[in-house]
Parts: sequence; C-alpha cells; structure tokens
Amino acid sequence: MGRNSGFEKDGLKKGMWSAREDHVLKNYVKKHGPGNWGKTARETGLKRCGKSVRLRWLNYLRPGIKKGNITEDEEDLIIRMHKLVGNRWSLIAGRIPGRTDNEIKNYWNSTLRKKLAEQKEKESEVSRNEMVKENLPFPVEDDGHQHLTKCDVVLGGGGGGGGLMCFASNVNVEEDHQRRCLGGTSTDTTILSPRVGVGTGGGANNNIEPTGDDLNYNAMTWNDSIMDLNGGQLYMSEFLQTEFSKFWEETDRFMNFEVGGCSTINHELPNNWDG
DNA sequence: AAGCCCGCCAACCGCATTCGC
DNA sequence: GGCGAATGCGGTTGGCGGGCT
Repeated sequence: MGRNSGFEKDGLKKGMWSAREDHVLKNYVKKHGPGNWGKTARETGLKRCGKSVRLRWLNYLRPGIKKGNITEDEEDLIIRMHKLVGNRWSLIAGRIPGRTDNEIKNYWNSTLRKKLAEQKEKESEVSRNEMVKENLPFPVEDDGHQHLTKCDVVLGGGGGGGGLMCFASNVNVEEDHQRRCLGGTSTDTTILSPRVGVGTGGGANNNIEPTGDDLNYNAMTWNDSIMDLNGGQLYMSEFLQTEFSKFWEETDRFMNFEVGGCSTINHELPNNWDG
C-alpha cells in the first residue's frame, strides 16, 4: 500500500518508511522532542526532507495516534464538522482525538463523500416539500429562496465579550418569511429562517438576531457566516472548544428544517432554556 | 490462473503562514 | 519592514491489495 519503498531522488529518500527509519525517528524525538524537523532529518541521517519527517511523526509515530476503523460517532462528528467548516481537515481532526487530518481527509474523500451523495440521491426521490407543507397551518408556495437544511447551523461572530452563546428563535419564521415576501423586499440569498445559532460575545451587529422580525434583510448569508468564522480565528477556536455533544443535542432539539422549501415546524422554547 | 479494475491510504507537492534574524 | 527557513495545510498522486471477470 502507498508509495513504493525506498527509492532515492536528489539524494533524498522517497516513498514508504521502513521499520528501521521509524525506529530511528522515534528514538530521536524521544531524546530531543518533536519540532525542528530539518535538523531532525539531518542529525538522524535518515536522508529524508524535514517535511517528510514531520509528516511521518504527526501521522503515524506520534503517541496517541488511533489506528483502525472510524467509529460511527467519529463519522457523525466528521460530517457535522464538515458542514460547519468545510475542508478544514486539521480543524476537524483537532476535535477527534487520535485521528489525523490526513486520515480524515482520506476517509472523507474515499468513503463519506460517496456515502453522502448516495444518501442525498435517495432523499431527492421523496417529495419533501409536500411532506412539509402538510405540517403548516397555511398554504405555502415555493418561492425559490435559499433555506436552511436540517443540519445547518447558523454561526455568527460577535464583537466584544468572550464565550459562546447559543440562541434559538421561537417565532413562526415561515409566517414571518411569507409576510416579508408579500412586502416584496426579500433577497434570494438571505437566510430566512434560522432557529438555532451560535455566536461569540453579544450584541454585535453581525450576530444573527434571534427573532424573526429582527431577522431582516441585513441578516447574514450562509456564506457570510462561514467567511466571518474564517476571518475570526479567535471566535472559531473558542467555538471549537465547546462541548459538541451538548451543542448538537441542543441543535437537534430545535432545528427541524427539512431540505428545501419553506419548511419549519414551530417549536416553542422551554421556559428555562436560556441559550 | 491471469488480467483488469478500483478503493484505500501513505506520502508527495505546492502554496500559505509563521517564525527568527 | 524584508528575507529566508521552518512549519502547517489541503489537494493530489500512485502503488498495494482485494474483488471481479
């Protein structure tokens, strides 16, 4: 498996690592600690470039590396994280102990992408809009607007104040949406019906407001939300420190969107839920 | 049995970012 | 601030191995 073992190019060894090379690298790192990979490569006499040495250590030799199949829980987390951050493999790997970005990337490209595509294919066979419409107290016509899907999470970065907040809306966003559409000023890209969101800090302009009425035309688009995260490493890192199991639990409780169409089912927030 | 195909995954590569001087 | 080296990251490559014909 993998590259062929031990051919040389420009005086540097390429391809698969031998057991002896692993042994040498392990011993060296044990003595001197990880890092300074160029020096490590030179002093071990491994005839590998620093990059190769670093990669071998991080992806294979480093203590705590978990080998073997990805569990269902891990897979679930990968899918959810990927929805949030996209191909940020190192970020995703950071939330899954013992797994490397390379492993997750490979797993995604070889297994999950295909799996999800098949799943989506199946789902598209069902007329979801019809199902959803049945749950609404008034007739709905599809207006082609972009809507959240069940697993989407609305993220907003806020200025000032640390910590995370999680909010949810208990307005009937569908009704709200229809009302605003009648007003004739909505846009195609506005997220019209967020039910649950997370943001950092409080009260900043670019937080998605938690009420349908306030969720106006300056609301963030989905892409804006992601861009905001990318632009705010601090917020993202704070977010990634959250207890995900609890977070998803809350998310699942309130997000009952179905894919496509105007599709919310009104949920009242529990009185004691304070986000 | 032999040849072919394809999925898996370790490793490579190029680019971006960070660090140290 | 500029520059080179080191490090980090994500896309891609390519060979092994198993399944299929």
